Amino acid sequence: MIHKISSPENLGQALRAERKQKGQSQKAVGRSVGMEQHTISKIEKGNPGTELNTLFRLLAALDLELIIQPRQKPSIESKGDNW
Amino acid sequence: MIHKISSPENLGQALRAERKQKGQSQKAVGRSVGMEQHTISKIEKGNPGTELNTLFRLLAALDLELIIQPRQKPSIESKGDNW
DNA sequence: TGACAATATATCTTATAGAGTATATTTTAT
DNA sequence: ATAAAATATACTCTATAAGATATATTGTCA
Repeated sequence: MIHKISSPENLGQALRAERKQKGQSQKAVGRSVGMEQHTISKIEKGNPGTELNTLFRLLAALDLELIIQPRQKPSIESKGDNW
Repeated sequence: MIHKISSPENLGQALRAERKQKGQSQKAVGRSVGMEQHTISKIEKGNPGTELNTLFRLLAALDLELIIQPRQKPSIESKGDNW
């Protein structure tokens, strides 16, 4: 799954979804990168103060990659070409 | 340009590249989202302690979007299909 | 429904972020 | 070379992250 992220809440949701998809617990994920369970809990709950190094550790644990790119202009119509 | 990010340093480089491409100064970018120039400097230098909310503000200022996805397995050969 | 696993929350501690302000250093023009 | 602009660094302050540990709450299943 690919997730477009625009806020910490959003990010938390995506991370949780990916973790669940892998069938892992917060504790198990944390163990793999030396992170406390409660830290992962906070991140998934959308903690805006989460630090980048912590985020990258979690991404590594979940085997996810992060991409940055210019914001896509939304197409006017939801489906198909825009007339 | 699309940037694959795997560390705070990496992220800083990408953000700086995008900012420069837009021909803006740290001060100007900061002004648009109420951020101090020195904060942007630190982020671009790869500060691992940068907080998520700060990152998202900067992304907004630069009109960038963040994407998270399962890590792509690297192709064995650098060019073309893998035999 | 009871037991166990998973997640959320709390407290204490140490470390550091970011605002605000100032200044030093570097880069870019001319 | 020098002035101006841009970026880096420094300091104080307040706030909060994350580790460590404990416990409360919620979820799952036999």
